[in-house]
Amino acid sequence: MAFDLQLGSAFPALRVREREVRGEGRPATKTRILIATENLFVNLGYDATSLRAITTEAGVNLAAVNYHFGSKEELFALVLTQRLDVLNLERVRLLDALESPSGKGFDSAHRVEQLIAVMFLPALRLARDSERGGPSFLRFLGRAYADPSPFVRNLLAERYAAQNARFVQAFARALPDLDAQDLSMRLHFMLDAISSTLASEDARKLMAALIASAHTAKERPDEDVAVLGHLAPFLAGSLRARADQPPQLKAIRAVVALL
Amino acid sequence: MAFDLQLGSAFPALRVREREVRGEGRPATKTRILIATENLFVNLGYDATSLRAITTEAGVNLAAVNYHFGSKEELFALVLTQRLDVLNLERVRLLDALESPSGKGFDSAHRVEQLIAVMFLPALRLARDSERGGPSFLRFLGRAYADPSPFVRNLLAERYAAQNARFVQAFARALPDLDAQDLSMRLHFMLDAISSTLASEDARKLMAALIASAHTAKERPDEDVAVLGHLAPFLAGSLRARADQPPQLKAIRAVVALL
DNA sequence: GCAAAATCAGAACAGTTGTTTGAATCGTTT
DNA sequence: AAACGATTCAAACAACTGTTCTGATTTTGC
Repeated sequence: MAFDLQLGSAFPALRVREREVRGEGRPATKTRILIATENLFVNLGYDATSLRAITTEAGVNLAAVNYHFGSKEELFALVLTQRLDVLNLERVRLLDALESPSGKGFDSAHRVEQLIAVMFLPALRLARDSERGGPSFLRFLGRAYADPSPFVRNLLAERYAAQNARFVQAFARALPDLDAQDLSMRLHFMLDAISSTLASEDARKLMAALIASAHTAKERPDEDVAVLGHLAPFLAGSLRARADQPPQLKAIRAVVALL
Repeated sequence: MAFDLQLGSAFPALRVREREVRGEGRPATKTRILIATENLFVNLGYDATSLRAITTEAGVNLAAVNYHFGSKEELFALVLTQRLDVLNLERVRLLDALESPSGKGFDSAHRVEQLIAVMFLPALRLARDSERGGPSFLRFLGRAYADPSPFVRNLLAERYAAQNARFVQAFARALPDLDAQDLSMRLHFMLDAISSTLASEDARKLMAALIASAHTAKERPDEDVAVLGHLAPFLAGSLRARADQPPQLKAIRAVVALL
């Protein structure tokens, strides 16, 4: 698999091994390192994934990482953007389609659910596309957005700032009654929750169980619709909830009085 | 400040320095280490907080941690349980009060909001109690529950398993229509979201801004009620949302069709 | 004030991390 | 077949981690 390079390039430095192009022998070290890095990152995160663990898993020499990628940070930057660029591309493409003037599929009453679907449908699709994502793609996604390392956080924040802003704007239009601060906090909540849930093993098992129960209830429904049918109302409910409603405030004051 | 020990204990090994008890001189090394550990943990988490950083910040010798606490893990176990034990004690006490047969403050229509208030009111109170918590208590809480280190995760999971189970049961009674799996997932969501939000600096600024705006809107309201008035409906909305509603499914299918 | 216990301090330990070196090897081209 | 650049390899590097060992110092109880 060629990554940042085209085959037969005129630049010697960017040429892949002929043997690998012809599909002979084992994959070149560069590829094996990238695969090993992704596998280990999914389970351990950035900090806890050492170069020695990577090179051992890949069956290559320790110095290979620095030789091929320059540094640990450059290696991870490639692995992360590799995956997340295609995800974000799909996301904005789908958002464009939803916002297109042709108005196909527009549903103003459930706009929030649709925006949530736009955010997560591409990820669900990639998880079943073994070429561009694969079964562990959702865990990868969760790890990436939940990783505590400043390097990973800065990379994601800077590289995808524009796309994130577009979604914040879209949600703001769909929820005109919510002031900007409150919306920002709730979206923050939502993304944090999704990320750590995707990253955690037992939470994903729960989601899988939910999908399975949806399958038995209806006859062969679309799997993505089943997942989003659970996820979207849940998240939309939190985004749409009205704050400072008198009866709720009264119930809360009753608890405060207990203390 | 005496931690795991009473003054004048009969056990020589558990005796604090007389000078500190009389308030003379600077705090004993043990105390300074505990304070430094808490400060650094709040900003960096368990893994990234080295013993050298702790002892430098505390102005004590490197070997002091192992001498006084045995190991890094034992030190952090003390720091964590120190704070979280009192929090969880307050929590179950408040839950007992809400569930008491006397029925004071009972509100079946807003039971979910009340349970959320029970979960977070003690934390808000401790954040304003400089003795047992302090201004950075919420950040501490967020860090603790969001920390990726297996040591911290296991410690919290094992030590507070019983209390957590009680809250899950209480939520299950308040939401009888939600099956156990779905409830478990949603609570997982909720806690993950709260934790990472409390831990993140900018998200807490948002919350502070919300409190401030609530102050201007009403006349000197109780600060805790203001926070919970925003938080509880938001979280309750996500817990109560109904999945698989036909009109929402239709809106989602429209998005799937766009792809 | 004395002896014993508790505390502190410096240095070093064994382990890990990411990175670099220089020589050996491989693959391709001429 | 020879030459050349690209790649692999073992080894070592410097910086860091938690921990432990010495001896000196201070504090405490009698």
